[in-house]
Amino acid sequence: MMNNRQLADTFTLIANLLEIKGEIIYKTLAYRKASESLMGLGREASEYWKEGKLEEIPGVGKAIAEKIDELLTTGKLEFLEKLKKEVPEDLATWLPVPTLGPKKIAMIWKTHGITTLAELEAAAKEGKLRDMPGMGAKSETAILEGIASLSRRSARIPLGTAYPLAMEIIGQLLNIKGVVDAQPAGSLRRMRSTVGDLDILVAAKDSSAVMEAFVKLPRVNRVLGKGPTKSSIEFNDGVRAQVWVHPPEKFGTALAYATGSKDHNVRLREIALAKGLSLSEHSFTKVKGGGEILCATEEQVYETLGLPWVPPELREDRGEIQAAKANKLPKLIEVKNIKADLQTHSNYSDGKLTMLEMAQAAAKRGIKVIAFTDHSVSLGVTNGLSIERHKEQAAEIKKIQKKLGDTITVLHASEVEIKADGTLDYPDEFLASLDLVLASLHTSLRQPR
DNA sequence: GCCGTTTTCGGCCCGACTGTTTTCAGTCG
Ligand SMILES: Nc1nc2c(ncn2[C@H]2C[C@H](O)[C@@H](COP(=O)(O)OP(=O)(O)OP(=O)(O)O)O2)c(=O)[nH]1
Ligand SMILES: [Mg+2]
Repeated sequence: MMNNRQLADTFTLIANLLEIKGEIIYKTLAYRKASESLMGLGREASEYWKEGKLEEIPGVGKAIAEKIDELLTTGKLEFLEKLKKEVPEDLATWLPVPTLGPKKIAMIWKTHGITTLAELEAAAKEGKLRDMPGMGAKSETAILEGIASLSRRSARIPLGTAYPLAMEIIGQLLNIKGVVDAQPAGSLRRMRSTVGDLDILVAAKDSSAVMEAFVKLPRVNRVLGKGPTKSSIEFNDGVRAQVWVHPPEKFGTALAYATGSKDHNVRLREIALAKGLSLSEHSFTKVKGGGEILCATEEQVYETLGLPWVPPELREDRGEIQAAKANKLPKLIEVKNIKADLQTHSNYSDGKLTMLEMAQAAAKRGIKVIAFTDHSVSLGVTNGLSIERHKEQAAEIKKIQKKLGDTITVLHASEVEIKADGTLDYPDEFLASLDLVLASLHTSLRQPR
Protein backbone atom coordinates (compact mmCIF):
# COMPACT_ATOMS: atom_id res chain seq x y z
CA MET A 1 0.00 0.00 0.00
CA MET A 2 1.54 3.34 -1.01
CA ASN A 3 2.06 5.88 1.76
CA ASN A 4 1.65 9.63 1.46
CA ARG A 5 5.30 10.22 0.63
CA GLN A 6 5.22 7.73 -2.24
CA LEU A 7 2.02 9.25 -3.57
CA ALA A 8 3.50 12.74 -3.25
CA ASP A 9 6.69 11.67 -5.07
CA THR A 10 4.57 10.20 -7.85
CA PHE A 11 2.64 13.44 -8.37
CA THR A 12 5.81 15.53 -8.23
CA LEU A 13 7.28 13.32 -10.95
CA ILE A 14 4.13 13.77 -13.02
CA ALA A 15 4.32 17.56 -12.54
CA ASN A 16 7.98 17.60 -13.57
CA LEU A 17 7.50 15.48 -16.68
CA LEU A 18 4.39 17.42 -17.70
CA GLU A 19 6.25 20.67 -17.33
CA ILE A 20 9.09 19.44 -19.55
CA LYS A 21 6.47 18.21 -22.00
CA GLY A 22 5.15 21.78 -22.13
CA GLU A 23 1.75 21.13 -20.59
CA ILE A 24 -0.43 24.07 -19.44
CA ILE A 25 1.46 25.47 -16.46
CA TYR A 26 -1.61 25.50 -14.20
CA LYS A 27 -2.12 21.80 -14.73
CA THR A 28 1.43 21.06 -13.59
CA LEU A 29 0.82 23.41 -10.68
CA ALA A 30 -2.22 21.37 -9.68
CA TYR A 31 -0.13 18.18 -9.49
CA ARG A 32 2.53 20.00 -7.48
CA LYS A 33 -0.06 21.36 -5.06
CA ALA A 34 -1.61 17.93 -4.61
CA SER A 35 1.85 16.52 -3.91
CA GLU A 36 2.64 19.17 -1.28
CA SER A 37 -0.77 18.71 0.27
CA LEU A 38 -0.19 14.96 0.60
CA MET A 39 3.20 15.55 2.25
CA GLY A 40 1.66 17.83 4.86
CA LEU A 41 -1.42 15.70 5.44
CA GLY A 42 -1.94 14.60 9.03
CA ARG A 43 -3.48 11.23 8.07
CA GLU A 44 -2.68 8.58 5.50
CA ALA A 45 -4.43 9.20 2.18
CA SER A 46 -5.37 5.50 2.22
CA GLU A 47 -7.69 6.26 5.16
CA TYR A 48 -9.51 8.95 3.17
CA TRP A 49 -9.63 6.43 0.33
CA LYS A 50 -11.26 3.72 2.45
CA GLU A 51 -13.88 6.26 3.53
CA GLY A 52 -14.43 7.36 -0.08
CA LYS A 53 -13.36 10.90 0.85
CA LEU A 54 -10.21 11.45 -1.25
CA GLU A 55 -11.58 14.70 -2.69
CA GLU A 56 -11.68 16.17 0.82
CA ILE A 57 -7.88 16.37 0.64
CA PRO A 58 -6.98 19.97 -0.34
CA GLY A 59 -5.79 20.19 -3.94
CA VAL A 60 -7.27 16.80 -4.83
CA GLY A 61 -10.16 16.86 -7.29
CA LYS A 62 -11.77 14.25 -9.49
CA ALA A 63 -8.80 13.56 -11.78
CA ILE A 64 -6.17 13.25 -9.05
CA ALA A 65 -8.52 11.28 -6.77
CA GLU A 66 -8.94 8.72 -9.57
CA LYS A 67 -5.16 8.46 -9.89
CA ILE A 68 -4.74 7.95 -6.14
CA ASP A 69 -7.40 5.26 -6.31
CA GLU A 70 -5.53 3.47 -9.10
CA LEU A 71 -2.20 3.77 -7.24
CA LEU A 72 -3.66 2.41 -3.99
CA THR A 73 -5.51 -0.38 -5.77
CA THR A 74 -2.84 -1.58 -8.21
CA GLY A 75 0.39 0.12 -7.08
CA LYS A 76 0.77 1.46 -10.62
CA LEU A 77 -0.51 4.31 -12.75
CA GLU A 78 -1.27 3.90 -16.44
CA PHE A 79 -1.17 7.68 -16.99
CA LEU A 80 2.38 7.93 -15.62
CA GLU A 81 3.63 4.90 -17.59
CA LYS A 82 2.36 6.49 -20.80
CA LEU A 83 3.84 9.86 -19.86
CA LYS A 84 7.26 8.28 -19.24
CA LYS A 85 7.20 6.93 -22.78
CA GLU A 86 6.65 10.46 -24.11
CA VAL A 87 9.07 12.23 -21.76
CA PRO A 88 12.02 10.14 -20.50
CA GLU A 89 12.02 9.93 -16.70
CA ASP A 90 15.78 10.63 -16.64
CA LEU A 91 15.09 14.22 -17.69
CA ALA A 92 13.59 14.89 -14.26
CA THR A 93 17.08 14.41 -12.80
CA TRP A 94 18.17 17.57 -14.63
CA LEU A 95 15.70 19.79 -12.80
CA PRO A 96 17.74 20.09 -9.57
CA VAL A 97 20.58 21.61 -11.64
CA PRO A 98 20.51 25.36 -10.88
CA THR A 99 19.75 27.53 -13.95
CA LEU A 100 18.06 24.59 -15.69
CA GLY A 101 14.31 24.63 -15.89
CA PRO A 102 11.69 22.84 -17.96
CA LYS A 103 12.08 25.02 -21.07
CA LYS A 104 15.83 24.63 -21.45
CA ILE A 105 15.65 20.93 -20.58
CA ALA A 106 13.06 20.31 -23.28
CA MET A 107 15.10 22.23 -25.84
CA ILE A 108 18.36 20.40 -25.07
CA TRP A 109 16.61 17.02 -25.03
CA LYS A 110 14.83 17.59 -28.33
CA THR A 111 17.85 19.12 -30.06
CA HIS A 112 20.48 16.61 -28.97
CA GLY A 113 18.42 13.55 -28.10
CA ILE A 114 20.14 13.11 -24.74
CA THR A 115 18.39 12.19 -21.49
CA THR A 116 20.87 11.39 -18.71
CA LEU A 117 22.76 13.80 -16.47
CA ALA A 118 26.06 12.29 -17.65
CA GLU A 119 25.13 12.97 -21.30
CA LEU A 120 24.16 16.51 -20.39
CA GLU A 121 27.51 17.10 -18.71
CA ALA A 122 29.38 15.68 -21.70
CA ALA A 123 27.40 17.84 -24.15
CA ALA A 124 28.13 20.96 -22.09
CA LYS A 125 31.85 20.13 -21.93
CA GLU A 126 31.93 19.66 -25.69
CA GLY A 127 30.40 23.10 -26.13
CA LYS A 128 27.29 21.72 -27.76
CA LEU A 129 24.84 23.81 -25.77
CA ARG A 130 26.05 27.33 -26.47
CA ASP A 131 24.70 27.56 -30.00
CA MET A 132 21.11 26.91 -29.06
CA PRO A 133 18.64 29.80 -29.13
CA GLY A 134 18.73 31.92 -25.99
CA MET A 135 21.90 30.21 -24.78
CA GLY A 136 25.55 31.16 -24.88
CA ALA A 137 28.92 30.30 -23.40
CA LYS A 138 27.89 31.68 -20.02
CA SER A 139 24.74 29.62 -19.72
CA GLU A 140 26.75 26.54 -20.71
CA THR A 141 29.31 27.21 -17.97
CA ALA A 142 26.49 27.86 -15.53
CA ILE A 143 25.08 24.40 -16.27
CA LEU A 144 28.45 22.76 -15.66
CA GLU A 145 28.86 24.67 -12.40
CA GLY A 146 25.33 23.72 -11.50
CA ILE A 147 26.02 20.02 -12.03
CA ALA A 148 29.19 20.31 -9.95
CA SER A 149 27.27 22.04 -7.16
CA LEU A 150 24.84 19.12 -6.87
CA SER A 151 27.39 16.93 -5.09
CA ARG A 152 28.37 19.74 -2.71
CA ARG A 153 24.79 20.57 -1.98
CA SER A 154 23.89 19.58 1.54
CA ALA A 155 20.51 18.22 2.47
CA ARG A 156 18.20 20.49 4.44
CA ILE A 157 19.88 21.90 7.53
CA PRO A 158 18.50 21.34 11.05
CA LEU A 159 17.14 24.57 12.56
CA GLY A 160 19.49 24.24 15.54
CA THR A 161 22.48 24.42 13.19
CA ALA A 162 21.06 26.99 10.80
CA TYR A 163 19.78 29.55 13.28
CA PRO A 164 23.14 30.33 14.95
CA LEU A 165 24.77 30.46 11.49
CA ALA A 166 22.21 33.01 10.34
CA MET A 167 22.58 35.05 13.53
CA GLU A 168 26.33 35.16 12.95
CA ILE A 169 25.80 36.56 9.44
CA ILE A 170 23.20 39.00 10.77
CA GLY A 171 25.71 40.17 13.38
CA GLN A 172 28.17 41.03 10.65
CA LEU A 173 25.57 42.78 8.50
CA LEU A 174 24.41 44.90 11.46
CA ASN A 175 27.92 46.37 11.67
CA ILE A 176 27.61 47.89 8.22
CA LYS A 177 27.00 51.62 8.11
CA GLY A 178 23.44 52.50 7.19
CA VAL A 179 21.94 49.17 8.28
CA VAL A 180 18.91 49.85 10.49
CA ASP A 181 17.75 46.28 11.10
CA ALA A 182 18.49 42.71 10.02
CA GLN A 183 16.24 39.74 10.71
CA PRO A 184 16.07 36.03 9.89
CA ALA A 185 13.32 35.32 7.34
CA GLY A 186 12.06 32.36 5.29
CA SER A 187 11.71 28.94 6.90
CA LEU A 188 14.22 30.08 9.53
CA ARG A 189 11.81 32.67 10.92
CA ARG A 190 8.90 30.23 10.58
CA MET A 191 10.96 27.92 12.82
CA ARG A 192 10.68 24.95 10.51
CA SER A 193 12.63 22.01 11.97
CA THR A 194 14.87 22.02 8.89
CA VAL A 195 15.67 24.81 6.44
CA GLY A 196 16.75 24.69 2.80
CA ASP A 197 18.78 27.89 2.95
CA LEU A 198 19.44 30.93 5.16
CA ASP A 199 17.13 33.85 4.29
CA ILE A 200 17.92 37.24 5.77
CA LEU A 201 16.18 40.59 5.42
CA VAL A 202 18.05 43.85 5.97
CA ALA A 203 16.55 47.31 6.42
CA ALA A 204 18.73 50.03 4.91
CA LYS A 205 18.22 53.05 2.71
CA ASP A 206 21.11 52.13 0.44
CA SER A 207 21.77 48.49 -0.42
CA SER A 208 25.15 48.59 -2.14
CA ALA A 209 27.33 48.41 0.98
CA VAL A 210 25.30 45.46 2.29
CA MET A 211 25.52 43.56 -1.00
CA GLU A 212 29.27 44.14 -1.27
CA ALA A 213 29.85 42.86 2.26
CA PHE A 214 27.47 39.94 1.86
CA VAL A 215 29.17 38.39 -1.16
CA LYS A 216 32.55 38.80 0.56
CA LEU A 217 31.62 36.97 3.74
CA PRO A 218 34.17 34.38 4.94
CA ARG A 219 33.92 30.91 3.33
CA VAL A 220 31.85 32.09 0.35
CA ASN A 221 32.42 29.63 -2.49
CA ARG A 222 30.48 31.35 -5.23
CA VAL A 223 28.06 34.17 -5.82
CA LEU A 224 24.79 32.96 -7.30
CA GLY A 225 23.38 36.40 -7.91
CA LYS A 226 23.90 40.00 -6.91
CA GLY A 227 21.54 42.87 -7.50
CA PRO A 228 20.29 46.01 -5.77
CA THR A 229 17.50 44.29 -3.80
CA LYS A 230 18.60 40.66 -3.57
CA SER A 231 21.85 38.68 -3.52
CA SER A 232 22.59 35.05 -2.90
CA ILE A 233 25.70 33.04 -2.14
CA GLU A 234 26.89 29.50 -1.66
CA PHE A 235 29.38 28.68 1.11
CA ASN A 236 32.16 26.10 0.77
CA ASP A 237 30.07 23.43 2.48
CA GLY A 238 27.24 23.93 -0.01
CA VAL A 239 25.00 25.91 2.37
CA ARG A 240 23.21 28.75 0.62
CA ALA A 241 22.23 32.12 1.98
CA GLN A 242 20.39 35.06 0.53
CA VAL A 243 19.80 38.57 1.62
CA TRP A 244 17.18 41.12 0.63
CA VAL A 245 17.64 44.82 1.32
CA HIS A 246 14.64 47.13 1.53
CA PRO A 247 14.25 50.63 2.99
CA PRO A 248 12.82 50.83 6.53
CA GLU A 249 9.51 52.29 5.36
CA LYS A 250 8.91 49.08 3.35
CA PHE A 251 10.18 46.69 6.01
CA GLY A 252 6.71 45.36 6.83
CA THR A 253 5.78 44.23 3.32
CA ALA A 254 9.34 43.03 2.74
CA LEU A 255 9.41 40.96 5.94
CA ALA A 256 6.01 39.43 5.21
CA TYR A 257 7.22 38.51 1.73
CA ALA A 258 10.58 37.12 2.82
CA THR A 259 9.07 35.13 5.69
CA GLY A 260 6.63 33.28 3.46
CA SER A 261 5.74 30.58 3.11
CA LYS A 262 5.21 30.89 -0.62
CA ASP A 263 1.69 29.53 -0.28
CA HIS A 264 0.92 31.90 2.59
CA ASN A 265 2.19 34.80 0.46
CA VAL A 266 -0.01 33.77 -2.43
CA ARG A 267 -3.04 33.63 -0.11
CA LEU A 268 -2.30 37.12 1.24
CA ARG A 269 -1.93 38.45 -2.30
CA GLU A 270 -5.24 36.91 -3.30
CA ILE A 271 -6.97 38.55 -0.36
CA ALA A 272 -5.38 41.85 -1.37
CA LEU A 273 -6.65 41.47 -4.94
CA ALA A 274 -10.17 40.83 -3.64
CA LYS A 275 -9.86 44.24 -1.97
CA GLY A 276 -8.64 45.87 -5.19
CA LEU A 277 -5.04 45.94 -4.01
CA SER A 278 -1.93 44.35 -5.45
CA LEU A 279 0.53 43.22 -2.79
CA SER A 280 4.26 42.81 -3.35
CA GLU A 281 7.36 42.97 -1.15
CA HIS A 282 7.45 46.72 -1.87
CA SER A 283 3.93 47.85 -1.12
CA PHE A 284 0.23 47.61 -1.75
CA THR A 285 -0.81 49.37 -4.96
CA LYS A 286 -4.36 50.15 -5.92
CA VAL A 287 -5.24 48.10 -8.98
CA LYS A 288 -7.42 50.91 -10.33
CA GLY A 289 -6.07 54.43 -10.42
CA GLY A 290 -2.75 53.63 -8.79
CA GLY A 291 -1.73 54.95 -5.40
CA GLU A 292 0.61 53.18 -3.01
CA ILE A 293 0.36 52.07 0.62
CA LEU A 294 3.69 51.49 2.37
CA CYS A 295 3.95 49.34 5.48
CA ALA A 296 6.89 49.65 7.86
CA THR A 297 5.58 46.83 10.03
CA GLU A 298 3.99 43.45 9.41
CA GLU A 299 1.08 44.42 11.65
CA GLN A 300 0.20 47.13 9.10
CA VAL A 301 0.32 44.58 6.29
CA TYR A 302 -2.15 42.23 8.00
CA GLU A 303 -4.27 45.17 9.18
CA THR A 304 -4.59 46.42 5.60
CA LEU A 305 -5.83 42.95 4.66
CA GLY A 306 -8.33 43.01 7.54
CA LEU A 307 -6.51 40.26 9.39
CA PRO A 308 -4.85 39.93 12.79
CA TRP A 309 -1.06 39.46 12.72
CA VAL A 310 -0.27 35.81 12.10
CA PRO A 311 2.69 34.26 13.98
CA PRO A 312 5.37 33.14 11.48
CA GLU A 313 5.21 29.56 12.80
CA LEU A 314 1.67 29.29 11.40
CA ARG A 315 2.30 30.76 7.95
CA GLU A 316 2.13 27.54 5.96
CA ASP A 317 -1.32 27.82 4.33
CA ARG A 318 -2.51 25.01 6.55
CA GLY A 319 -5.70 26.73 7.70
CA GLU A 320 -4.20 29.80 9.38
CA ILE A 321 -5.79 32.21 6.86
CA GLN A 322 -9.25 30.87 7.62
CA ALA A 323 -8.50 31.01 11.36
CA ALA A 324 -7.21 34.58 11.07
CA LYS A 325 -10.32 35.68 9.15
CA ALA A 326 -12.51 34.22 11.90
CA ASN A 327 -10.24 35.72 14.57
CA LYS A 328 -9.61 32.23 15.87
CA LEU A 329 -5.84 31.99 15.65
CA PRO A 330 -4.50 29.65 18.31
CA LYS A 331 -2.35 31.02 21.10
CA LEU A 332 1.05 29.46 20.51
CA ILE A 333 2.94 27.74 23.28
CA GLU A 334 6.16 29.65 23.87
CA VAL A 335 9.33 28.80 25.73
CA LYS A 336 8.21 31.01 28.61
CA ASN A 337 5.06 28.88 28.97
CA ILE A 338 7.06 25.76 29.80
CA LYS A 339 6.64 25.10 33.51
CA ALA A 340 8.17 21.67 33.89
CA ASP A 341 10.91 19.60 32.28
CA LEU A 342 10.06 15.98 32.93
CA GLN A 343 12.75 14.30 30.81
CA THR A 344 16.39 15.07 31.59
CA HIS A 345 19.68 13.21 31.96
CA SER A 346 22.32 14.33 34.45
CA ASN A 347 25.89 13.11 34.76
CA TYR A 348 24.53 10.25 36.84
CA SER A 349 23.94 8.56 33.48
CA ASP A 350 24.85 10.00 30.05
CA GLY A 351 24.17 13.70 30.72
CA LYS A 352 27.02 16.19 30.91
CA LEU A 353 26.03 18.43 33.82
CA THR A 354 25.47 17.77 37.50
CA MET A 355 21.92 17.76 38.85
CA LEU A 356 22.59 20.98 40.77
CA GLU A 357 23.83 22.77 37.65
CA MET A 358 20.80 21.60 35.71
CA ALA A 359 18.30 22.49 38.42
CA GLN A 360 19.81 25.95 38.79
CA ALA A 361 19.78 26.53 35.02
CA ALA A 362 16.17 25.35 34.85
CA ALA A 363 15.13 27.64 37.70
CA LYS A 364 16.84 30.53 35.97
CA ARG A 365 14.67 29.88 32.91
CA GLY A 366 11.54 30.05 35.02
CA ILE A 367 10.92 26.30 35.07
CA LYS A 368 9.09 25.26 38.25
CA VAL A 369 9.54 21.48 38.16
CA ILE A 370 12.46 19.39 36.96
CA ALA A 371 12.51 15.60 36.96
CA PHE A 372 15.79 13.69 36.68
CA THR A 373 15.05 10.76 34.44
CA ASP A 374 18.46 9.16 34.18
CA HIS A 375 18.74 5.84 32.37
CA SER A 376 18.17 2.56 34.18
CA VAL A 377 20.60 -0.22 35.01
CA SER A 378 20.50 -2.42 31.91
CA LEU A 379 21.46 0.38 29.53
CA GLY A 380 25.15 -0.02 30.31
CA VAL A 381 26.50 2.30 27.60
CA THR A 382 24.76 5.21 29.29
CA ASN A 383 25.99 4.28 32.75
CA GLY A 384 22.43 3.40 33.77
CA LEU A 385 21.76 3.52 37.50
CA SER A 386 21.68 0.53 39.83
CA ILE A 387 19.24 0.69 42.74
CA GLU A 388 22.22 1.39 44.98
CA ARG A 389 23.18 4.44 42.95
CA HIS A 390 19.55 5.56 42.97
CA LYS A 391 19.82 5.79 46.75
CA GLU A 392 22.80 8.15 46.35
CA GLN A 393 20.87 10.13 43.78
CA ALA A 394 17.85 10.41 46.07
CA ALA A 395 20.03 11.74 48.87
CA GLU A 396 21.64 14.29 46.58
CA ILE A 397 18.26 15.45 45.27
CA LYS A 398 17.16 16.05 48.86
CA LYS A 399 20.18 18.28 49.38
CA ILE A 400 19.58 20.17 46.15
CA GLN A 401 15.93 20.69 47.06
CA LYS A 402 16.96 22.12 50.39
CA LYS A 403 19.49 24.42 48.79
CA LEU A 404 17.14 25.73 46.11
CA GLY A 405 14.11 25.99 48.38
CA ASP A 406 10.82 26.76 46.67
CA THR A 407 12.34 28.22 43.47
CA ILE A 408 11.99 24.81 41.83
CA THR A 409 10.65 21.36 42.69
CA VAL A 410 13.15 18.60 41.99
CA LEU A 411 11.75 15.14 41.27
CA HIS A 412 13.56 11.86 41.53
CA ALA A 413 12.56 9.84 38.49
CA SER A 414 13.93 7.36 35.99
CA GLU A 415 13.82 6.56 32.31
CA VAL A 416 13.27 2.86 32.77
CA GLU A 417 14.31 0.45 30.07
CA ILE A 418 11.69 -1.87 28.63
CA LYS A 419 13.68 -5.04 28.13
CA ALA A 420 13.52 -7.43 25.20
CA ASP A 421 11.03 -9.67 27.03
CA GLY A 422 8.76 -6.71 27.80
CA THR A 423 9.55 -6.50 31.50
CA LEU A 424 10.92 -3.37 33.16
CA ASP A 425 14.39 -2.86 34.53
CA TYR A 426 13.45 -2.45 38.22
CA PRO A 427 10.95 -4.25 40.47
CA ASP A 428 7.59 -2.57 40.98
CA GLU A 429 8.30 -1.88 44.67
CA PHE A 430 11.26 0.26 43.73
CA LEU A 431 9.40 2.02 40.92
CA ALA A 432 6.69 2.92 43.45
CA SER A 433 9.30 4.79 45.48
CA LEU A 434 10.12 7.15 42.59
CA ASP A 435 8.28 10.44 41.98
CA LEU A 436 7.86 9.70 38.25
CA VAL A 437 8.61 6.79 35.93
CA LEU A 438 9.15 7.00 32.16
CA ALA A 439 9.40 3.76 30.23
CA SER A 440 11.32 3.58 26.97
CA LEU A 441 12.97 1.30 24.43
CA HIS A 442 16.56 1.50 23.24
CA THR A 443 17.42 -2.08 22.34
CA SER A 444 15.92 -5.12 20.62
CA LEU A 445 13.89 -2.86 18.38
CA ARG A 446 13.62 -5.35 15.55
CA GLN A 447 11.58 -8.06 17.19
CA PRO A 448 8.48 -9.40 15.43
CA ARG A 449 5.19 -7.91 16.56
C1' DG B 1 -6.34 20.30 -12.78
C1' DC B 2 -8.54 22.75 -8.95
C1' DC B 3 -11.79 25.83 -7.00
C1' DG B 4 -15.94 29.00 -5.45
C1' DT B 5 -20.90 33.49 0.14
C1' DT B 6 -19.49 38.36 -5.19
C1' DT B 7 -17.87 32.73 -9.77
C1' DT B 8 -19.62 25.89 -11.75
C1' DC B 9 -16.27 29.09 -15.99
C1' DG B 10 -12.34 31.47 -16.06
C1' DG B 11 -9.29 32.64 -13.44
C1' DC B 12 -4.84 30.82 -11.02
C1' DC B 13 0.95 36.27 -6.99
C1' DC B 14 4.29 39.22 -8.30
C1' DG B 15 8.92 40.74 -8.79
C1' DA B 16 14.46 40.23 -9.17
C1' DC B 17 18.36 38.65 -11.57
C1' DT B 18 20.89 36.71 -15.56
C1' DG B 19 22.01 36.16 -20.13
C1' DT B 20 20.69 36.72 -24.11
C1' DT B 21 18.48 39.66 -26.56
C1' DT B 22 17.44 44.65 -29.54
C1' DT B 23 12.89 44.15 -26.00
C1' DC B 24 12.58 39.56 -23.47
C1' DA B 25 12.54 34.54 -21.85
C1' DG B 26 13.77 31.61 -18.34
C1' DT B 27 14.58 30.63 -13.68
C1' DC B 28 14.11 31.55 -9.09
C1' DG B 29 12.58 33.73 -4.63
N1 LIG C 1 5.21 35.71 -3.38
C1 LIG C 1 6.10 34.73 -3.48
N2 LIG C 1 7.01 34.58 -2.52
C2 LIG C 1 7.88 33.57 -2.64
C3 LIG C 1 7.89 32.66 -3.72
N3 LIG C 1 8.88 31.78 -3.53
C4 LIG C 1 9.45 32.12 -2.38
N4 LIG C 1 8.88 33.20 -1.82
C5 LIG C 1 9.23 33.87 -0.55
C6 LIG C 1 8.59 33.13 0.61
C7 LIG C 1 9.69 32.25 1.10
O1 LIG C 1 9.54 31.89 2.45
C8 LIG C 1 10.90 33.13 0.88
C9 LIG C 1 12.20 32.38 0.82
O2 LIG C 1 12.13 31.41 -0.21
P1 LIG C 1 12.75 29.95 -0.01
O3 LIG C 1 12.74 29.28 -1.32
O4 LIG C 1 14.05 30.05 0.69
O5 LIG C 1 11.66 29.19 0.88
P2 LIG C 1 11.60 28.93 2.44
O6 LIG C 1 12.65 29.67 3.17
O7 LIG C 1 10.21 29.20 2.86
O8 LIG C 1 11.83 27.35 2.56
P3 LIG C 1 13.25 26.58 2.50
O9 LIG C 1 13.46 26.00 3.84
O10 LIG C 1 14.30 27.55 2.12
O11 LIG C 1 13.06 25.52 1.47
O12 LIG C 1 10.63 33.78 -0.37
C10 LIG C 1 6.91 32.85 -4.73
O13 LIG C 1 6.82 32.09 -5.71
N5 LIG C 1 6.04 33.89 -4.56
MG1 LIG D 1 14.63 29.55 2.56
